[in-house]
Amino acid sequence: MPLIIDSIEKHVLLTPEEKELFASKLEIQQHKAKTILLSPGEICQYSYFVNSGVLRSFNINDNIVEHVLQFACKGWWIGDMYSLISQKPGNLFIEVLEDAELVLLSKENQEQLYIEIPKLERFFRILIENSLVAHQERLMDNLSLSAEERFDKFCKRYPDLMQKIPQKQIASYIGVTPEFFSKMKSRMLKNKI
Amino acid sequence: MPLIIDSIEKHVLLTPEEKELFASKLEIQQHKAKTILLSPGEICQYSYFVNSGVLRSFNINDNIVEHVLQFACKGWWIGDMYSLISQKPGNLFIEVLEDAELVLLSKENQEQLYIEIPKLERFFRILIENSLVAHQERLMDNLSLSAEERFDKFCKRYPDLMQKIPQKQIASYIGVTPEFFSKMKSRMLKNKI
DNA sequence: ATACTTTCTTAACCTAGGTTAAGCACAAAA
DNA sequence: TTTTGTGCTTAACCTAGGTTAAGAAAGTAT
Repeated sequence: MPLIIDSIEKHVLLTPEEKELFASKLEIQQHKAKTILLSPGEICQYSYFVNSGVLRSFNINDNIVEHVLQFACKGWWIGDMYSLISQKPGNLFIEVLEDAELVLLSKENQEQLYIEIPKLERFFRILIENSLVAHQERLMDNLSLSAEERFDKFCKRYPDLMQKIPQKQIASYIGVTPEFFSKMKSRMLKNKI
Repeated sequence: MPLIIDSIEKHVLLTPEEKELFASKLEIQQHKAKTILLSPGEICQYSYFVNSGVLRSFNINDNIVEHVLQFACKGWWIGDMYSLISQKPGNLFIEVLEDAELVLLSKENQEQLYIEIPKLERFFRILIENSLVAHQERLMDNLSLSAEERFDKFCKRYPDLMQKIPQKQIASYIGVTPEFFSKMKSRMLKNKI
């Protein structure tokens, strides 16, 4: 599994033995689109690394409306962080949007690797730092930008996702209804011509 | 400085020598309310731990409106995470809201401590994990809850802050204007009587 | 005490985005 | 091939929250 190793070695270098030890703790799974890997109420046991395909995490509020927390494509990690670290029932769904090959790292193996290969604790610290910064930026964007501006940023940040996923998912990610998204999109097109 | 040590030892235990080494890397500062510790365009050099007082981080968008990213009271850390890890110019103000005593840990000292006391890298990993979870929850709340519901959650999560800071700051944190916040508050009062 | 600044409130009016509902265009089953 | 979904669009109407403006209240500095 070269992709996951490469992605780690962008931040910390591993010896061949460490790579082997690390690899021995991983599990690979193939999943079809529409598979639900995790549902609210369940305890998240794994960090999921995406070898191929696309996943999303989302929740559903009282009004039966979905809100996307995160998309994950090739090379990204996904999970229910709250449930994973607290080992309490989570609030998120994790769903496969496009047929996917995943690398699973269980909570226990991850904790053990922190001890056996401290460099991996550093790697995950850096990974989480970056994730935090991205979430902070998105939070501020939701407070201060219009739906149109958020959509523009989304297009720039995830240009490939536009093709891969239904646009109602993007609407949900930027925080508007599919109906409004459609209206907005056609308005933006008109204004650009 | 027992508070910062105690807060670390909730997650990892330090030997007396480690505590001393750690303490030797810290700097203590007193600051008056209204002091701006960091402005957009500057590179954030420190993680700030609050011994007493209250701080906030916020940005200002084109329309000259402020948005609060975070409050920090006694026992909390604050900084411009983006700028701190990238060492590029940041986007945030960090301001003292109530006279404060701060413990400063410089970026370089923090990096060095990760090497000298790996347990501290673990501590900060855990700290950042918790912060990420909190930001994820706030993001989802902003997508799915009404202003009134967000205010309720804020009151429960930060009951002490209500007394300490001007309510326009709370309005900014939950993502509404001070005028609307005032209207909403009196409406909520009426409905509860 | 007085003046000056900042915060809070209220009210009239406005708008970005939500809701409901209907029709259309696909794709997947059957 | 019909049916049954699932997603997209459009349009009429609605509402949470924003804007502008002005006065009251409460700090803060002189």
